[in-house]
Amino acid sequence: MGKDGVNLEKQSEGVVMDTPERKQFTSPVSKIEDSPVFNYLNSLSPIKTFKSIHITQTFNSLTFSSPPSVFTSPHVSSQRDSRFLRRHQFSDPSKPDISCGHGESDKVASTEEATDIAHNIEQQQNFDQGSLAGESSAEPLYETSLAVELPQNLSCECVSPDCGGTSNCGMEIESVSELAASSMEVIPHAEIGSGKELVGREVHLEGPSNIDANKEAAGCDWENLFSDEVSAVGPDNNSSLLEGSHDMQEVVTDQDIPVSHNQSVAGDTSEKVGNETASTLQRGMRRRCLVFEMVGSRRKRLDDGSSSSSSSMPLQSHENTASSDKCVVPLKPGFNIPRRRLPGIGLHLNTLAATSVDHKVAKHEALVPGGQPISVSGSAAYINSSSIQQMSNSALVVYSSDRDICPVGDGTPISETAAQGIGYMVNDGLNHNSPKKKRRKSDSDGENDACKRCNCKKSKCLKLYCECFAAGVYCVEPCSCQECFNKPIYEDTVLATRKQIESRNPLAFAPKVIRKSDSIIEIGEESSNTPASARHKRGCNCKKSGCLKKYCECYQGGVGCSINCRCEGCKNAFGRKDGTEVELGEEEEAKHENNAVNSSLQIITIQNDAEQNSSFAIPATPLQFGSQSIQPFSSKSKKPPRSSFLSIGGSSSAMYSTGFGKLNPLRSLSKIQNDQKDEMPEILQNNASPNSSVKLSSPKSKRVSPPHGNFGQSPGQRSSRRLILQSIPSFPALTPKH
DNA sequence: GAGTTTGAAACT
DNA sequence: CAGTTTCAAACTC
Repeated sequence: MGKDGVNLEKQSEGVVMDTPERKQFTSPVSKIEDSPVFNYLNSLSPIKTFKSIHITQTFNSLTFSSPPSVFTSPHVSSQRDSRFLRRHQFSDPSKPDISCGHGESDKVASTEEATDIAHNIEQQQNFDQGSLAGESSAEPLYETSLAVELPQNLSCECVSPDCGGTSNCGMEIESVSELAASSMEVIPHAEIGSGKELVGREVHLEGPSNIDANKEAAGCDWENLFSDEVSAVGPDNNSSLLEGSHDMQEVVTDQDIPVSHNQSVAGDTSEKVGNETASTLQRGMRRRCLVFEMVGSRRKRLDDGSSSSSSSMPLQSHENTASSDKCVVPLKPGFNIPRRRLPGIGLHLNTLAATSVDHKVAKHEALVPGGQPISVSGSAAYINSSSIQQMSNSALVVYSSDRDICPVGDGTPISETAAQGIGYMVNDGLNHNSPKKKRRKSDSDGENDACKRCNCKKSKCLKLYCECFAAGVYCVEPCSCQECFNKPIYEDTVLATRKQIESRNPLAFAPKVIRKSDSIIEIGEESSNTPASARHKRGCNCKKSGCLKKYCECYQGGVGCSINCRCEGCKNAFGRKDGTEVELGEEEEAKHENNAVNSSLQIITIQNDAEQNSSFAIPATPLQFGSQSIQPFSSKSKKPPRSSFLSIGGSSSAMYSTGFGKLNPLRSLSKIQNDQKDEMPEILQNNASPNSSVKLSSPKSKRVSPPHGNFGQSPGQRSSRRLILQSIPSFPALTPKH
């Protein structure tokens, strides 16, 4: 396994390293083999040319002129991989699980899928191209998003209970690698034109993913998990590798299928058709996995118990659900989606509301055909498969778009598809759900919130008063806002406003709730108990609500109050400021859990645990994950690490920053790693405020500064944990304009 | 659905 | 930094 992985990595690296060479790769296989690079790779890898050849082929097809950034590539690849995985998995259904049958079964499946997908393909292609094109402009964004996802997936897998064990993890990982492999193969054909970078990226991803996969995969059964393509991924196992490579070639030949997958992926937004849905679902699944991972831990309860975590969503019933489930556990033979959540990763749910909503929404919406709920950020994670897909896509887009977008136009294009898909589409769905109410959240139960809807009248939706804006998402139809400027059309204005706000408070868009890693949690802190040991980044200032109502951000976020809180008479059921825990009745608990769950969505945690994250990405991917490990809170850090958040959630710091700031999540991660200091800075740094580091604390930051911060400050504790604040990229923005 | 309460965000 | 105002969500009726 490891060998293979190594080989792949090396190869991939080589590819990445040498852009020019890539082109060479693109050239016929024979050339590739001959190429110095190839030789070099071969020398490095224990594996023999045979595989490399395959790989190279894939690369060839995939490779493009554009040299993807390292980080990006991984992301991209991841995404695609996921897609592929899904698809394959999905295909699986058509086929029953794929066992080992590699080439043949694959082919068959591919053919079938191809037929199914065929009609979709056009759309997808268009979609992909569009997205790609947009990406090209905004590529960074896209990449970032990808990066995020991947890491999540990776990390999630291990963590999530859903995974059920190693097998799952292995599954996902494998799937990832496979995906990468498959994606590579597939992509080239379909997307070649548009996404050169993608190819390269994918390759990268594969490398890392493969590695991890290899490690973990060893334990897992490839057969179950993967489709033929997976086998192709094979790098893990030597035998598998050989076969895999073989498969790869076949796949390549079959390009159609793979392509279809890709396309299908692209078409997520549009996709709703059964066939497509399936494909999309698969894709969505993966992304979801990525996205949702965050949520995971808590959700368990909510969802099913078993899969719940994995699903993060409530959505079980739907396709989505299925998908989600799949992610967790291969529900159907076909669906093997290995989803995994990374514990730490979540997207972000910046906005609490979103989270809660999403969460519920997902359920409801799942029902809804559209499944749109979702605000870009966190919500996406939950949403239906379809929605999820969209979401995921959108999310990706969004993030990337945000940052990348900044440039605006760029983002848009991408976003358009994505955005539309996500934001708008979602919105539509939302609309269906609740056309207008002011209280989206109120639903408390409500749940519709997948997306957030605001009711702003005076803020023009350009202030943090606006939940949509605060969450980094555009307002959608369901919103009852007046004079809304938080629309794609006003992207520039939105971005400018964001920057202003961020300049004041770098963490403004960061997720409000930050979750510590479980392990660490600890304790010491005030309310260690709080669900997930998450804390509100700034703490609340409640005086009359006793921190028992949603007026309290801590409560709303499902987290306990912390030292940072200035609340009076704190009775937060999730954890009092003083550290005392409150015991709730079952009912209350249920409520709280729900809340927590919702909030959890928002919360993003990164676990240091190398395990979870580590496995993956770490290595290569710059992604946050890497960063994950990073931040230990330093007691110093003025503020508790905030989340940076997430694009899907909007506010996340890091992520978020990436999104808006155009910062790459990766960067942020890297920075974080470097700095380790605080999560916040990262985001901030990235984005907006260079000063950023600065102010982790809120502008006013009364609360922030406390060294200990929520998370644990105790020195000892900290060390173990690292929080990561992922920001949600807020504005997906940049999405399409209406 | 209207009105009130609440606390964050914004402003001074 | 503190105090005040503005704002919109959360909540109540």
